[in-house]
Amino acid sequence: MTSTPPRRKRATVHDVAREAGVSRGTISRLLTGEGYVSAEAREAIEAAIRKVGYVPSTTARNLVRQRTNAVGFVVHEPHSLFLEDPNIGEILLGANEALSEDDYQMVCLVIGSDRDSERVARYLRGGFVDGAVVVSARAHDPITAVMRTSQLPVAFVGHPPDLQGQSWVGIDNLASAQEITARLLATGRRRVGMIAAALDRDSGADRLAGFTRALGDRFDPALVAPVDLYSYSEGAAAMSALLERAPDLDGVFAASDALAAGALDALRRAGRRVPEDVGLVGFDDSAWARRCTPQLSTVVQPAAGLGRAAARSVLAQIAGDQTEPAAILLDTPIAWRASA
Amino acid sequence: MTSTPPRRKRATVHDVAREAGVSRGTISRLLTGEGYVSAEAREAIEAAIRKVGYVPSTTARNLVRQRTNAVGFVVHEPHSLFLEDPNIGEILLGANEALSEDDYQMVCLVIGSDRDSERVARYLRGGFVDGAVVVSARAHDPITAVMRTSQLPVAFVGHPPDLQGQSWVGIDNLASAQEITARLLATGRRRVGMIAAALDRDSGADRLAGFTRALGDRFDPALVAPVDLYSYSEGAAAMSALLERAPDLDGVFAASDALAAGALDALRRAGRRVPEDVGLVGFDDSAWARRCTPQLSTVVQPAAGLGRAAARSVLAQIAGDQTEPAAILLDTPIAWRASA
DNA sequence: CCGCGATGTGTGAACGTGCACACACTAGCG
DNA sequence: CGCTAGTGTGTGCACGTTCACACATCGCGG
Repeated sequence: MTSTPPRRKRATVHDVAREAGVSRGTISRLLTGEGYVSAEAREAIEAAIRKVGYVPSTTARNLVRQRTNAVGFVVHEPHSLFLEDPNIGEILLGANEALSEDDYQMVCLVIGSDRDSERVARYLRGGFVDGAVVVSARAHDPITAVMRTSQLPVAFVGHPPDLQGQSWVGIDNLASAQEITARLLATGRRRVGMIAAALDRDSGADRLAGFTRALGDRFDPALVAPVDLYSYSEGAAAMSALLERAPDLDGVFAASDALAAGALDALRRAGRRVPEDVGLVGFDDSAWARRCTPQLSTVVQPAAGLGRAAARSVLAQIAGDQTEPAAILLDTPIAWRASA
Repeated sequence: MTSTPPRRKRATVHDVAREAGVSRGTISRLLTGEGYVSAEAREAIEAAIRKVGYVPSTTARNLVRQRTNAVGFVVHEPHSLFLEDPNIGEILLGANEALSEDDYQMVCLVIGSDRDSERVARYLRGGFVDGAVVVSARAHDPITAVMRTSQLPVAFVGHPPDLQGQSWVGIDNLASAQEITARLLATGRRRVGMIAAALDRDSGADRLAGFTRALGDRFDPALVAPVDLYSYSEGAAAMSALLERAPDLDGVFAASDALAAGALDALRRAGRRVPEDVGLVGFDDSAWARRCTPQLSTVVQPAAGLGRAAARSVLAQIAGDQTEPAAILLDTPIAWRASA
């Protein structure tokens, strides 16, 4: 109905050229920092830019340069997990830091629904970004396929099972889960259970595998409580269920700190003391770990480091320095505190 | 040194035209859904698109259309607050939902440093987005000035003091702080303190003002502990300080749930029972509120609603439906639980 | 037979940049 | 004087779309 609003037209390089009495080329050379611009031309141009309020059009520049100096940060999360998982924020900040150093703009794209998924795919393939960091992709995620066919430089944080020839950054979930379980056993616990989550992702499945391997003969499948999300409430519910099945439980490995915090609450409600009656260990070393009373013993996940490493990999691919897909594993120290 | 990597050139509309034996115009009409395309032309074009793997260039489209169908979501937060504040995640998802409904892409821009600030300003002014939602801007934030001079449709969540003629969405911090303080007093508390935060923003200052007004004659400035951030650890520290100054304290209003959670921990450590010895109320109704034991009585901040309202305002400005700057206040019910 | 609206198609001109190239001037050197 | 290298400047074209316009065909009524 209504015609386009009569917004003021923006100043272009032509306006500046007319105002400063030079040609477009000279302005372009000044702005792109190529040199070969006389002092007087420089001053005239700078004055003209201020006068007409000129700002270069990112869009036009992107079109002719065939690159945007922007990298996408794709978050694909169901509502609740995005809010509960403190790692994502850390990963994001780490990636932003690395991109910022190379003067790249990070654009964070959130996928909440299938509709979002399509739109984001269109954007990514439409030359909107020079590359992308993808976090928490699931098995058979449409985005994974899009990234493969589009040939866009990409690095995944974590690796969905259907990754082919694409770079990823992660931690050794299996080894670190095995290690912390072993340390829990070394405190003398005899009946140790696990709250496992997100078994459709590598992180979840590998943590369970590490737990199983550490227990060896002593592994009892009845002591594993699988849940969907790494959330506080699921942790509390799983812990209650576990206590009902095995009242003699004296140790628990929770697949994330949020789960452990929920479990801690359920244990307290059930009258169990931590660590006296039950030893509890978590995973991530997120804010949860220090916030709990007692503070959690946990595997330190270098979240910011993961973001940085993923971003650097994408930048290297863009620059052409990294041509082969790489898998990067970061170290995971263990923070041994009071909960076990 | 190295020349540009020999990346495969992307297919353009010309390639499709040649392949399908039609002209560019017909393809454009099909893709933009204008109609006036015969059935046979449509089929030929669709087949050709699949064959050559054509994806429209967002950049070129944006240039000629003078719009991007994207809205920026600008987060300006120091490291720690961004991670601690659960509201931002909710606001983001609410905004994304509203934008998604109108087929707009949300691009989230994170400002972590001054360098980021400049780069983001360049992007916003460079025609990269059609509008922006800005959260948690501070007093004299450079972004506020950029938004003013650039004439870009914008809506702030919360209102920094130097807002001029720009739309914003928020809650009545003063009235709701006054209301919950009054309810706390109605439970019979006589010595009520407050943990105040972020007094350089409207939210922080207004919550303190509401508290003061509710107390009237009984207000004692010694019972106010001001801190910088809405964080758990600052809440714990402030609570300890407050108890030292006034051991006879029997009620506390914390300016956020995160602060309240920290305060709760400090109270427990000091041997005070909640709510028996001390009544505690918070603000936000974030995940913290239900997670604490006992659960917090608090002011419900409609975070997702704020995001949605801000996004809708920006969309209305883009469409030209909203020409005057508007201030939108959302309702804040009170959730009365167990902590007071 | 002309005019008219509806449907379908092709063509040229933008959009606002960057880049390659041509050109002008100066200084230095044989 | 001519040749070269260095510096500074202007011009045409390309980037990949969309949009306005011109044009063609058809059916139909006056």
